[in-house]
Amino acid sequence: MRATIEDVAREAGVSVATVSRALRGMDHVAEVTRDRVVATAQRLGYSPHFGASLLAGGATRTIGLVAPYYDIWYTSQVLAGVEEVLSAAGHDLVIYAADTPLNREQFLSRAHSLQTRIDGLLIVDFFPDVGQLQRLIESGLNLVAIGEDVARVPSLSIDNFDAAFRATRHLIEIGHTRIGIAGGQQVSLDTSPVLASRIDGYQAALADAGLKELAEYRLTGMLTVSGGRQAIDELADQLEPPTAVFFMSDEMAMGGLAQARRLGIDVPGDLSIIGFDDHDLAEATGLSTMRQRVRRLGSLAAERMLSLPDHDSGRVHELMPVELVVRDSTAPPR
Amino acid sequence: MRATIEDVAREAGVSVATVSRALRGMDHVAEVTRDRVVATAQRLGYSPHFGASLLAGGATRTIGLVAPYYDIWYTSQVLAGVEEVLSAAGHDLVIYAADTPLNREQFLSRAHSLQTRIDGLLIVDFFPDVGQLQRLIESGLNLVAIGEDVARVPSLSIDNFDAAFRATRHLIEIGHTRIGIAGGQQVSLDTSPVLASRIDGYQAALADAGLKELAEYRLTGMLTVSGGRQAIDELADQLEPPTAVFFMSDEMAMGGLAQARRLGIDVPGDLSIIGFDDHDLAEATGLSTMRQRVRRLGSLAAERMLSLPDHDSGRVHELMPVELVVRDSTAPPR
DNA sequence: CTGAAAGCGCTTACAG
DNA sequence: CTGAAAGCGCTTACAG
Repeated sequence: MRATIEDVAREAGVSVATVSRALRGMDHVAEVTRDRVVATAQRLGYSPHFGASLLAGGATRTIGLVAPYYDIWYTSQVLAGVEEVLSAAGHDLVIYAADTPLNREQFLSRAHSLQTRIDGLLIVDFFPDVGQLQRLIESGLNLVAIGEDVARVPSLSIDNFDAAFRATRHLIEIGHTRIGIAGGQQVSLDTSPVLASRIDGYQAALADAGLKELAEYRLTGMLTVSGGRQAIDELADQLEPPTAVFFMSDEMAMGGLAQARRLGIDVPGDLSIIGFDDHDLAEATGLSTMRQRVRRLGSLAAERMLSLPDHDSGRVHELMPVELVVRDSTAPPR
Repeated sequence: MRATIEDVAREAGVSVATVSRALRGMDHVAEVTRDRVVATAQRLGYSPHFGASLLAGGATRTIGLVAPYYDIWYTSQVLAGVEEVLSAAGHDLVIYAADTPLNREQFLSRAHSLQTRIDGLLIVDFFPDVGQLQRLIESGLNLVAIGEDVARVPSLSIDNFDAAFRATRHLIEIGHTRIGIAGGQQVSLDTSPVLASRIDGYQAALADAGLKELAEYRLTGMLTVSGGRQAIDELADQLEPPTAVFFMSDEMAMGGLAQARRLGIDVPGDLSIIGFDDHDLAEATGLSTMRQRVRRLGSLAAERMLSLPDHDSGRVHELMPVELVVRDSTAPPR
C-alpha cells in the first residue's frame, strides 16, 4: 500500500497542507515541524503521487525530445548533452522518434496532448513545413530547435552554408580543382534544409574560385558508413574522378575512407577526403573535418529550454562555431 | 483555455462518463454516440489531462530506462531498439542517467517515487550490489535488465564468458601464444561483472590451451577510442609484447588499430586485433570481432517489459547469440 | 447503452 | 506558522 500525504499528515500530527509545504521546501514552515514531517515521510516511504500533483497544479519537470534516429552518433551526442543538463536541474527527459513521414504525422497529432505531460519540447532535425510548424506551435509547448533554424522558434545550430563553404575552400586552397560532395542523397529525409545549405556552401566556394561544378561530382549515398562506401564506388567508376571529396558527415567519410583503401585509392595521395562533425573516431582515423561541438549543442539547448518561458529569449537563433580541423586525409593533389 | 472532458460532454450532450468511455474505445457505447463524442472532442481540440487520468487510475504508458552513458555506441543501439518497440506499442520512454556513484545513489533514492510515473524500468549496465538491488526491487517497479544478469530480475544478455573464450580461442587457433587483453581497467565502473566475465573467459581459453597468462599482457585503458590508443602505447613499450590482443569493445579496438598504424605496427602482420560488438564501423575498418546484436537486445527487452507482469515470465535470464566475425585484423603470427 | 456520484491524492488561495 | 476546504480533471463501480 502506497503511503499518501494523508498518512503522513496523520502520523506527523499536522494537516496535509503543511505536509505539502514542508516537503516541497516552501517558506512559512517552522523548522521543527518540517523536520518532523520529513522524518515521518521518510519513515513511511512516502513520495507524492505524480498524477495527483500534476493535476493539482504542479509542473511535470519533464522535457521532451523528438529526433528522427537514436542510433547515430549525432543524436547520441545531442542526447548526452541534453541529459546532462536536465538531470542536473532535476528534470526528466522523454524521447520520441519521428523518422518516417508516418511517425512524424503521428507525433504531430499527439503534440497537443503532450501539453499536460511535458514542460517543453526539443526538436532535432524535424524540419517542419509551414503547416507542421503551425501545429507544433499550436500545441502550446515551449519549443527549442537543435541543429536547425525554425521560424518563430528559438534555436541552436551552426551555419551550415559557411561551414561547407570553408570545407570546400580548404580543398581549393591546397590546390584541388576537381572537388566532389557526398551525402546529398539522404533518402529518408526528403528535404533536409541542413544538407541543402551545405550544398549551397559548397557551390558558392566553387563559384568563388571560378571552378565549375560537375553534376557527376555530386555523389549519392546516405550519411552513413555504407553511404560512404557507395559514394566511393561511384567515384571509382568515373573517367576523370574528383581528387577531393567533401563528405557531409564523418561516419560517411569514414565509410569512404575504408572503401578507398579497399579499392587501392590512396588517401590523401589519390584522393583527399574531408568530413563533417569530428566524430569520436575522426582523430584516430586521421580524418580532416569540420568540427562541431554536438554535445555542447545539446546541453546549451537544454539550458535555453530551462530558462523558458521566464526569460523568453524572444525567438533567438544562436549559432555555434564550427572549426576546420586538418588532419591526414587532405593534402595537395599530385 | 484547454478543453476538459466536461466541455466535450456538454457540447456532445452526454455525460462525462460516456465521453471517457467513448474516447477510450470501451465497449457498451452506441456507435452514433461514439461518433458524436469523437467529433466533438476533435472539434474542441480535447485531449485528456495526463495527471488527471493517472490519478483516476490510468496507466502511465511510459517505460523508464537507466543507463550510465548515452554518448557511446552501445547505449545508442540499445536505445534505438527499445524506442522502436515502445513507440510501436504506443508507449513513451523516459531516460535516466546513472554514471557516477553519486548519480546512481540519487537515482536509487528516486526509484520508489517513479512508481507513479512509469510502468516499468529497463536497466542497462547498472550492476546493482545486493543492497542496491533490494532498493530497486522494493521500488515496486517492473524491472528488466539489459546486458547484465541480475538476480531475481528478468534479463536479456549475452554469455560474456563464452564470447571472450571464443575470441581468445580464435587467436590461439590461428597460432598465437602471446595474447593480451585490453579494457579491464574501466575506470568509472569500478566493478563490471560483464568485463570480469570476459576476463575469466580469456583466462580459461589460455589455460585450456596450456598457455600461461602474463600480467603485463593485461593492458589498461577504458573501452573507448582513447583507451585503445593507450593500450597500444603500453604494448609498444614492452620487450616481448603480445602478438595478438583481444579488445573488449570495438570502439577501443578501433582506437588501438589507429594507434598501431600510427606507430608503424602492422596489423595483422605484427599484431592481430579482435574486438567486441560489431560496431557500425567495424566492417569498414576490417576489424575482426565478436558480434552481438545490441539493437535487438534493446527491442527484445522492451518486448519483455511490455508483456510484464501479465505473462510474468518468472525471472528468466535469456541469452542472445554472439558470433565470431573474422575479418582482416586477425591473422597467424609471422 | 448511459448517467450521477464518489474518489483518486495532491496544491493553493483564504483565513486565522 | 498552520489548517479547512475547494478544486484540479479524470475513471470506475453502481444503478438504471
